[in-house]
Amino acid sequence: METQELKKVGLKATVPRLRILQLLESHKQRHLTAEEVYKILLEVGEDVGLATVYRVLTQFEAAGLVVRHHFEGGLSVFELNEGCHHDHLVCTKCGKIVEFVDEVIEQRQRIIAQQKGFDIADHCLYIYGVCGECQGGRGNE
Amino acid sequence: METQELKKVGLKATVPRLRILQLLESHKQRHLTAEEVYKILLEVGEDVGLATVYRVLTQFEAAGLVVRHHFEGGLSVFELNEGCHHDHLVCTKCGKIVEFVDEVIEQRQRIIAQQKGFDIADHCLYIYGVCGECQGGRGNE
DNA sequence: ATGTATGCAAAACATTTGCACCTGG
DNA sequence: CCAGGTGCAAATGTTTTGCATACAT
Repeated sequence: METQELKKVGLKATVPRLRILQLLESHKQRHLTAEEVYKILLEVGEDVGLATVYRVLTQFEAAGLVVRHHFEGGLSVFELNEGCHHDHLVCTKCGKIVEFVDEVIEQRQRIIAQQKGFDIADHCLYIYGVCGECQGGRGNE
Repeated sequence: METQELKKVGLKATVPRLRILQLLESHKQRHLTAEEVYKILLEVGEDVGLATVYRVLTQFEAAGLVVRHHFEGGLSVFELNEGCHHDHLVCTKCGKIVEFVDEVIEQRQRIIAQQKGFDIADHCLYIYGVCGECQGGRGNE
């Protein structure tokens, strides 16, 4: 039950919070903008405000339930935090996002941060390019 | 002469463009927001509009003279493109930015993209943390 | 001269906030 | 019941655009 997940992080289990959490857990597209979350909820007949979507997503981020990414172009998307860190490949043609983890890169980052005297809090790696499907065919043009 | 650099990329050598290019080339802080560029130019007595700063920086980016980064928090900064790619360590306390290049990471990225069938266009790696100075002392709090 | 670039003000977005009303525990 | 949460509308901050004027070639 999502109610428990919310209480666990100290948030009241209100309707908007439950709906947003459920949406993030079930939607096939893992990366959504606040606007998308809002529209999807409206389509499903939920009476929610855009301001609430932002408030809730921000609270979820603070609570660690969700991770926010600022992709190129200034677009920010939210993604459920499943606990395991990963980086992203973003297709600049069709918008597809592929996740990956590479232990070699992770380790190199730790070494570099140490060399530079930094105490790593977080990091993100975005690789932008054209995915296989878009190379062969026409893409989304 | 910066005039040549501009013409080389197909841009007329106008006063605002020259001033902005010169500023990016000479300012000690390599990463600047549009707002910062604007304010610095005003302080130096240049009569420039914020809209022009945005227009020029966007043109520079399209021309490859400049690289734009979208840091966490939605902040975007511009940096002169010196031709050599590099990644960034960002201190979350004092805002200091340290550049680095790691050939191992670069190579792993190429391998991963290939495995996933992507044709890399670009990539960026941001490591957020606390720099040495901020760990010892108090930082900017 | 003449097409482009500029400055200004207004518009367009994305996100946040104030406030009166509603709701979960 | 009542602190906290919500919807709405208005405020904010950033980036873009329309337009008459100014400039580079």
